[in-house]
Amino acid sequence: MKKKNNKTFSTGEFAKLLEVNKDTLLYYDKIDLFKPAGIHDNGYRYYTFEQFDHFMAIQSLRTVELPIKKLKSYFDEPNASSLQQLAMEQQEKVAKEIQKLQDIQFFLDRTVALTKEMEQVSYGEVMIKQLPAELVVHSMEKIDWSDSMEALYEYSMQFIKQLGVKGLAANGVVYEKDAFLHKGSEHVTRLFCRLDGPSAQTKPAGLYAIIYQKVGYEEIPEVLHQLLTYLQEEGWALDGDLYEEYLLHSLSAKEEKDYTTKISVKVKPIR
Amino acid sequence: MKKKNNKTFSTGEFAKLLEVNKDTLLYYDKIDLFKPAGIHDNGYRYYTFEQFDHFMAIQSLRTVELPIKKLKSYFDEPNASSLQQLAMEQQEKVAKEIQKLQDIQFFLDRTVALTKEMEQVSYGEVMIKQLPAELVVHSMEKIDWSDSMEALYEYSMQFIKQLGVKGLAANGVVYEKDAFLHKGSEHVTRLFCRLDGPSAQTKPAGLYAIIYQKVGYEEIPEVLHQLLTYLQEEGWALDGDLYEEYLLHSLSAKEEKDYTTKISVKVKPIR
DNA sequence: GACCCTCCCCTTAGGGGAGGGTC
DNA sequence: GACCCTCCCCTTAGGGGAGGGTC
Repeated sequence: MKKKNNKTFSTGEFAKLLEVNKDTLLYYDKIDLFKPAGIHDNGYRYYTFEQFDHFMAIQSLRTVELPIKKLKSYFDEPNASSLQQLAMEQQEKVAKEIQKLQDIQFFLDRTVALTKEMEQVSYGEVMIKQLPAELVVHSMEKIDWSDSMEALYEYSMQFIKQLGVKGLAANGVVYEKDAFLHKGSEHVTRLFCRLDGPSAQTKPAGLYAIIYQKVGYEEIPEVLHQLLTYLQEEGWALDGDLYEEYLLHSLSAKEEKDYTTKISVKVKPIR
Repeated sequence: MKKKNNKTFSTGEFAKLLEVNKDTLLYYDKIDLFKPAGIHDNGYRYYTFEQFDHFMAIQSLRTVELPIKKLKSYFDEPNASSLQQLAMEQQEKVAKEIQKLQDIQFFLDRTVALTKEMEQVSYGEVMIKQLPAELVVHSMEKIDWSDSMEALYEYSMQFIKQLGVKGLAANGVVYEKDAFLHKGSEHVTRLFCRLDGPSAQTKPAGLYAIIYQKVGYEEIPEVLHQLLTYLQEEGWALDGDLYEEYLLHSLSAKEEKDYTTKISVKVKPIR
């Protein structure tokens, strides 16, 4: 590529050549990032061909989302090794950003899946269904229902925050099977979330009894009771922990009574 | 999870429970996104447990980078199908954003690789080296050197812009072998960029003669000449097109004379 | 002394006028 | 009439004081 040419450009002309908005040139002038080659007596700026490459360099690094302040100090003394450092720092930032967006995408995917699931639900009806295995994360500590409200809320905040964005969509509580059969619904529960990850465990594939219902939290025990009665009558025994999952509760409804709750438990026929 | 409790929280207390900055609550109040349950006679805001879920819902959707304006209209009437639509729109945006960041990452990776390459270079020395195959994109039209400067600049702008972010790092011009041998360096050149993509072609693996030099554009022909003389003297013949690559030119140096140019061409011994 | 309140200013990277002169 | 100039206001989502009242 050749150079040398004494043609000068007005702000508008140069902006057109560079395919940028004129305002960008004015702004870069103002903040001293990229100034015109000179100013005519009438106050008009002029730019030259020699400035083309420099502007392109600035634009390249802007495209890569380097902040203007960094560019200003970098272009005081541009060289390969500073550039390398700049690029490596940016690599890290971008990598983190991509990770964050992928977690967001996970949440969005799940949200869409759950809203689709909710579209096809018959509320209040027990279904027996084959479900695939799934990964779930359980909270470490059991929930102590005698704790104060504040402590309970804080505990669930803690659990969800630690899972990050991905944990926001599908979570609820698990009742451990044995404890549940012996002591009733109030005891030995943990929080859980449908999620992969280092601490995840497998919820096995198999036949599950499932019921969906729109009720406030107070009435969930009745739904549990309905499910258990049905299972007894139809000759099914519990074969695993009981999952009480809150489907986009406050995300998809204003009032508690409209929250959709899904209860599911692995079952086997009593023979 | 249970509810019902008449405890109220001051702004600071509620912020602590939610693990957010107090300013956020003040701001959400001001913009009518999330308001306190009430205000005491002394002007102090108070919040209640019942508001916890709603705030968490807002926070979840904020985490997912939905803009506040969308949340305001969504929470006027939250329901599964609007939520689904919101989520699907956001999925698209996020997917695009991820794609963009991956392109940026490509540029950054290449920038780091090139700066590393530049660290180890001996300028002005011809090397014969085995190189792996690589994908390159050539410009469609040949460069017409009789065009005006403006047209030439615009043409290269066009080529690079069309490649997107990824095209910003490694590009230059190719001289087609046959035309080069017959007509000299000024003719039948195209722009090229090291890049995969739909229109990419393979630059074959093999033995290449390579020379790096820091010179202004005007002096590049001399470097070419130096390379060709060397090849003649040492008994090598050209075996492919000649690549003149501009290594981070205006990105890594202020003055044209400090730009690093790399010339490489596939060669074979004359036997 | 710790906490709450209401202004008010600040941040990024430009985009979009208004009002007035210049080619 | 098209183009250039210099103010000046606007956008997002809060963060950070200052100055003054309240528990």
